[in-house]
Formats: sequence, C-alpha cells, structure tokens
Amino acid sequence: MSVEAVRLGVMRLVIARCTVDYAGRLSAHLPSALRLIMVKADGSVSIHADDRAYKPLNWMSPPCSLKEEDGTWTVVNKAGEKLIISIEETIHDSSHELGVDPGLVKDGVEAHLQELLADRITTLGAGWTLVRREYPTAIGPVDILCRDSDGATVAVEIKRRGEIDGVEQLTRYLELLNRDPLLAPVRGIFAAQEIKPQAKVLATDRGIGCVVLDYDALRGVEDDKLKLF
Amino acid sequence: MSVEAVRLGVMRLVIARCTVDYAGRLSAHLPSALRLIMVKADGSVSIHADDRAYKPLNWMSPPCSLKEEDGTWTVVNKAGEKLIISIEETIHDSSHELGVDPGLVKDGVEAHLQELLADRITTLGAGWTLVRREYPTAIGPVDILCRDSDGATVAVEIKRRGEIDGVEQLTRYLELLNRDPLLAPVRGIFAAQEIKPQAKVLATDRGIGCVVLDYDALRGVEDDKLKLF
DNA sequence: TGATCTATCTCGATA
DNA sequence: TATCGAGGTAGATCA
Repeated sequence: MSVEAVRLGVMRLVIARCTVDYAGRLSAHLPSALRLIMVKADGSVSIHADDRAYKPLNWMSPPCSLKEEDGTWTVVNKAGEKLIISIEETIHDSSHELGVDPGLVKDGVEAHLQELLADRITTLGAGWTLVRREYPTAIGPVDILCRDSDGATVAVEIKRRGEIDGVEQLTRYLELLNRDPLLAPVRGIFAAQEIKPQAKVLATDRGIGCVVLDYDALRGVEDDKLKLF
Repeated sequence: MSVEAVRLGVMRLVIARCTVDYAGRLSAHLPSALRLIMVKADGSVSIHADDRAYKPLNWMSPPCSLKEEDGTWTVVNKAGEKLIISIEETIHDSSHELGVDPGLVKDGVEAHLQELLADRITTLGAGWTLVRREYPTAIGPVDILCRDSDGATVAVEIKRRGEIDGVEQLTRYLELLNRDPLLAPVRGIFAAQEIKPQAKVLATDRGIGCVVLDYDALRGVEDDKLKLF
C-alpha cells in the first residue's frame, strides 16, 4: 500500500505535549500541555484534553490539508483558516485502519413527529382533517395545514422543543396565510414535545394554541393502528 | 496508585469492533464496525468513526458513570440516558495520563464586538453618544442604547452573524422601549459582522437599520486610539 | 436548578 | 454555491 493511501486511510492517534494556535473565524491559543491529537482518514484534525466528550479544544474540519515539518504541523482549509500545532514531546503515536462507518440510525426527531401527527391529526381534535404536510408558502413550508371540525383552516408548527422563535415563525406564516381569501381566517397551533414558558406566554398572547406532544403516545397509537391490519 | 485513581485520572483509547445503542433524548443505533472509543478522565465517553473532526458518532457527556462487564460497556447519566457499547474485538487499548489542561484563550466574540462598538459609537454616525451598554429592560438587556446627533434614542442589537431571530429580538425591545415616554421614539440598528439576506429584508421592512461591522477595522481604530496615549 | 444565549457551533437539505 | 434550520446541539452565564 502506498504512503498516500496509508495517509488517507487511517486514523492516527498522537499523545504529545504541544501548543496550538488557531487563526480563522477567531484567534485562539492553547498553552503547552499534554493532549491527544487525532488525525482522521478524511484529513480532519482535532485536539482533545482529558475532559468533555463532545467538543475538541481545537479542530479543523474537512476538507483540509496537513503539512508536517520539524514538529510543527500546519493544517489549512480552503477558507484560509489555519491550525498550527507545535509538538514538543511525543508520548504515543499509533495508526489504525478503521474502514468506512456504516453510520447512525436515529429515531425521534422533528420530521418523525410531523409524520406521526399528520397521520393522527385527530389528536388535535375530533373531526379534524389534514389538508397537507409541508404546505408551501412564499416564506417557506408550513409544517401541517389542516381543518378543524367546523372546516376552519389551522396552521400547525411542530418543534421538538418549543421556543420563542418557533412562535415567531408561526406568526409570520399566519400573517401570510390570512392574506389568502381562500384560506382565511387561519388560526395557529404550536405543537412540541416541550414548550418553554416564554414561548407559551407569547403564543397565548397572540391567540395561538399550544399542544404538548407525547411522542411515545403518538407512536403507540400508530402501533395500535398497525396491529389492526 | 489505586485502580480508582487510574480510572479517574487517565484518557483511555480503545480501537474496537463494536455496536452501540443510545437511548435517551432519542434512540440511535450503530451497526458493527471498527471505531475509536475514548474514555476521558472526567468519565465521559465518545465514539468516533474515521471522519469528521468535531462531532462524535455517539457520546455521553459528564457527569456519567461507566460499567464494564463481559465486553458490554454501559454508560449512564443522571437523566437516565444510556449508552450501551458491545465490544466484539479489541484492536488497541492504551491509557495516558494527561493532567489538567490550561485551557483555551479566545479573541473575537460577540462580547468583544459590543465593547469595541460601545467605545467607538461614532462608527454609527458623527455626533452619536453612548447612553449605556446592556441597557436593562423587563425582557432582557439591550446590547447598546445610544443617541444620534439629534438626540433621538437608538437601540442597537449586536450579533456576530445577523439572522432573523436577532431582528425579532430587537423588534421586541423596540416595542417595549417605545412605551417609555422618556425614551420614545426609539429606532433600531441591527449590527453584525455578517447579515443574512432574510434578516436584512425583515429589518428593512420594519424600519430597522442594518450595519455590517468590520471587526479588524474596529479593533484597528482602537489600536490607533491606544497608540495616541 | 432552570432559563437564556453563544458557538471556530456542525451537519444536512435545498434552491 | 449560499442559505436555512435542526441538533441527543454542548457549554457558559445569570437569575
């Protein structure tokens, strides 16, 4: 296997005493200390201290290129951001071929909530009917457009966590939809797994209804429904 | 050194073929593959594939506890979130004592922008004067309150990147401030290093002025000023 | 402890 | 390519 292939195909783990400077969207400096330097197969570089699971102390996202010279590593990307690592002492240096990761399978995000609620629109009220999901408007799609038991139009904004900007977003949709004589009057429902107090106050103040969604209950209803067939 | 001290004091790097399941705020599953498992001194655990510098495939933030049993690692936190790692084959396993990191020194964030602009408020217009930074209101502090050359009150909202929710925020401040007869009429300025088109459209539509800040120029002015003394 | 806000946010979808 | 929105956002700050 060529050197190039090796450089592109492995994860390299270096434990070293180093200083690091980042110059890009901001300037940042790390004083000398022992850290983990991780170079991945895609060329990305990250520097970890011995705490925090998620965020590296410093990093450079791919695509970027690494030049190694006399214990000074220079990582640059297309935008001209620069990460300079000065290695003072290397404690450990190993490389490992991992191959391509099959990737993550997720469940329980907003898109799924939208599907579930659209399929079970009567959760919002008996006799309610779905007009459509992702109802298009000039300023973006409304999550769900439906009609209540009286045939009045209702716009539903769905969030996993309901905060103030979600209410603002729905307010803009309602303003726009209410200009359409075929739809008006349109009222709003703000639906989320969790609604922050400030968001609830603002929504209520604007005549927007709030609904807290129970993901497991919605899914349970779905499962029950599936069992019937 | 006791076993407990070792477990608490080192970073452990394991390269292993594993499957991972996370159950918590959502459910997620990683099929079998070779990955890096990193256990840090604070007890946090992260799982990395051989790409992307910043974000792990899966993780558990501290504080959390790890139980190791028959190749099954179970990481739980106080909220009841769970990360289950099933190790099938271990390729590498090393531990390294790093010590406490001295931490990152940063420059160029929003707080600094606010200081700079407050110190150089005439950047917004000749004859403008600062009333105060972090002007308190019932719904939170206004970044900068100042007066233009005619003595009219101006509220300034500062962001590094100006997006639509920043305009909404300033709008709420203006609505409130304009109820105060000692201040009214108050107009708004939306100031940011970069203003997104949608934010600019919304601001303009609401009679809010937009100013793009040049961080280096602001700092340069400061530096020049400092040189005079 | 809870609420709010920033971030070198990252990352993906989309126009 | 630029923009927009979601995220197991995480992490910090302040009440």
